[in-house]
Amino acid sequence: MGSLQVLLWQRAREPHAGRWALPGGRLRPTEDVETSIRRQLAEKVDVQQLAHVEQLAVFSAPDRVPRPPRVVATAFLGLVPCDVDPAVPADTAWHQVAELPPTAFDHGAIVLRARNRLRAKLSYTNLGFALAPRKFTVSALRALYSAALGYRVSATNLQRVLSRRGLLEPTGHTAPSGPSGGRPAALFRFTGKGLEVTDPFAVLRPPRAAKDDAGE
Amino acid sequence: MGSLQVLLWQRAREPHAGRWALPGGRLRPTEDVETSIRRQLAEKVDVQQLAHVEQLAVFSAPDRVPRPPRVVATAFLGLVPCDVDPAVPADTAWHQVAELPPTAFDHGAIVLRARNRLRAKLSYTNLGFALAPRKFTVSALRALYSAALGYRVSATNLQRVLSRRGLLEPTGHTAPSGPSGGRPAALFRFTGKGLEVTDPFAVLRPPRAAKDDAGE
DNA sequence: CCAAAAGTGTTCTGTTTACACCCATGT
DNA sequence: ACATGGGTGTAAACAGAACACTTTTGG
Repeated sequence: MGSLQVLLWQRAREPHAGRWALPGGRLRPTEDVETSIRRQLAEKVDVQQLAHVEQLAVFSAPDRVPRPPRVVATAFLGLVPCDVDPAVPADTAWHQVAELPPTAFDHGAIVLRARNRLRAKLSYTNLGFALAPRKFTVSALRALYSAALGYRVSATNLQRVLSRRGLLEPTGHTAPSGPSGGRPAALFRFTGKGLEVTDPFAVLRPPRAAKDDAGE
Repeated sequence: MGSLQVLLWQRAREPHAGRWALPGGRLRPTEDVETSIRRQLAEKVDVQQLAHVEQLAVFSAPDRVPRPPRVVATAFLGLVPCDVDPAVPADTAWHQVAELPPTAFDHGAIVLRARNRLRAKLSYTNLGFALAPRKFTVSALRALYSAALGYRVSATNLQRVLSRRGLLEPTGHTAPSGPSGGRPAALFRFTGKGLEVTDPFAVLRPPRAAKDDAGE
């Protein structure tokens, strides 16, 4: 079913005319980089409800853009719940991350990095909240995680793990069952809306826990 | 004993004259940001053997530097083995991360971020190799990890965890015992010299492992 | 009453911590 | 001998994966 997608914009002008590029633009004198990317997404592609934004890395190879002026880019990972569908312009479209069209500059590598970051954080943080709708069934959530991670995730254990960590909460409501019958699924929601690290240290934990501010 | 330290340089000129700042400088047209920071460290403070370098984040608040021109900085975490002692200039010195002097700009926040990143990566990667000398005893390694993490680490379990993961290797030699006796300690070394993620996913692993390139 | 989808109980396994105990050396 | 640090053995706690089983719906 679902697959991991990325919003790309088709370049009209050289260099790399016709290729697909990540949305973005110039940093203004009065804004920081995060404010800037949020502005560009809102203005240019109508993406207003970003559920999560984080810096990925700086891409700065001198020849990453084929001709002067030299451009240094700060790449971001931005996530939008799977049920929002912004009114994107004609030259902008969602693409499967697994089958990218020819990309401009180093944007293919950036998308790869973003995918890897997303995959890693899904497993040790509550980042799922940024991909899921407000209310969802466990099997819908399983589909999301499977698409993002690239392999089948067990609904049983997904629910168990997220519940134990206190990330998932039943709403009390249920979704109607499908045309072929089946038990109606309970609707859940994420308890938090901000990024939290839920599995901070795999090993070498402090002797008798005392949750330091292991931030980020 | 040991403590986590950071190399700072005392500013001579305004703005923020007298305060301590992270080493760094302008990006040149023909270099990328990592090349640039390596050059600056080698040229300005004689740090030539960086065991590990990685991007931290971009700091870009418009007013982070009090007067024009506006400066956007890419911050790095750079690690040096604890036994190297570069010939730093007179206005440059190591400072305890736990007791920073007044810092210039947002450099205090940057150091904090760096410390948190280091702490996290010590636990799920082999990053210890960047802090340790070529050969070391387990108790020396324990001291390093304790200093970096900020809490006592058990030598017993440290050795066990790192060994099981195949990161630690006995050299066959031993260190002489101290003045008050005690069994001589075996000398170990790290098997790898590049960053490896050793505990990639705490949960939601692929059904029957097949180590994807979960890079970074 | 059967199929389909959801949800729960239970077992198994691996990893990490905690802690007791044994080893080698100097005085 | 004994104190001092180094190293190993072992048990207990915990978390996650796997899978069988029960529950609730539609035809």
